[in-house]
Amino acid sequence: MDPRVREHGLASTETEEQDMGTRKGPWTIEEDSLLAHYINNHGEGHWNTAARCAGLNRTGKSCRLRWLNYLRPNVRRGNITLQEQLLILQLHSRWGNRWSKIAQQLPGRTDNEIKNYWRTRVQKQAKQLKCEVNSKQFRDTMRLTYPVAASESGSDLIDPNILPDISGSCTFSDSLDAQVSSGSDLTHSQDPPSSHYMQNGSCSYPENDSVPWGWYEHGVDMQGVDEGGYGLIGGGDSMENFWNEENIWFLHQQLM
DNA sequence: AACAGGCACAACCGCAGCCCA
DNA sequence: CTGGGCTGCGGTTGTGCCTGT
Repeated sequence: MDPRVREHGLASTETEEQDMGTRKGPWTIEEDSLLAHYINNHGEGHWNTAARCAGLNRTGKSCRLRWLNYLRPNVRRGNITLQEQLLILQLHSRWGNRWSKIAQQLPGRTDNEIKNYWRTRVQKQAKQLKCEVNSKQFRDTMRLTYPVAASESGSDLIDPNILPDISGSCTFSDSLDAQVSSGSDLTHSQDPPSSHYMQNGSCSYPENDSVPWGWYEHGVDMQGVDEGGYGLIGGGDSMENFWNEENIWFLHQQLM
C-alpha cells in the first residue's frame, strides 16, 4: 500500500460518499482547495490515492485533469497570443493532433486548452477558407503564414529541429503585418478564471502573471510586438482579428 | 425583455500503454 | 508471462455566456 494512504487514512465520510457515487461536474472551491493542498504537500501523481486521501469524492482522472488544466502553478489561461497561435499551427502541421506534445512547446499551456483552441478557432477558419484543416490548401496557407512568426516573434523559442519544412521564401509578411489589426494588449493580460466561484474574488489561485515563460526567457519583447501592430487579438475575437476576411481573402490570393 | 443560436471552455469518456505483483 | 491498476492522451459532450433578433 502506498505509504501516503497509510499516513492519511481514508476520509471518514468515504463510505457514505461511495454510496452516493463519485462526484462529477464542475469543481467547487472546497474541492480545489483540498486537491491543491494535498498536492502541495505530497506532490503530483498517485491520483487515485490523492482523490481518496484528500477527501475528494472524485476519480483520480478527474483530479489529475483538474490539477493539470487549472490548479497547477504556472498555468496560463486565456488569450492565446499570436506567436502561440502560429506556433500551434506549425507544430500541428508536423505532429497532428498530438496535443500534449504541442503543449510541451508552449510553456504554461495545457493540451486541453490547445485542443479547444484548435477546434473552436482553427477549424472554424479552415471552414471559412472552405478547405479541410488537413488539406493541402490549408497547409499551404499555414506555410505562407509561418515566416511571419519566424521572423517577427523570436524563433529561437522554437527548436528548429521540430519545425516543419518551410519551402521557399515568402515576402508577404509586410502585407499581413499591415492587415493584422493592432490593438488590445493581451500579451500580459489574463482572462479571469471562468469558474463561477472564481468570480467572487475569494479564491487565491495563481493568476499567472508571474509565469516565467518562454517568450520572456528568450528575450522576446511581446509588448513591443503588440505595439508594433502585430496585434492581438483580444479575448474571444483574437482569431477573428487575425483571420479576418481580408486576411483570408489575401491568403486565398497567395494560393491562387 | 425574452428568446434562440453560436461560441468558448471545462470536464468526462474511452482507449492504449506502462508498471508491477 | 499475465492480469489488474494507474496514468496519460485524444475525442467528445455539457453548460454557461454572449450576441443578435
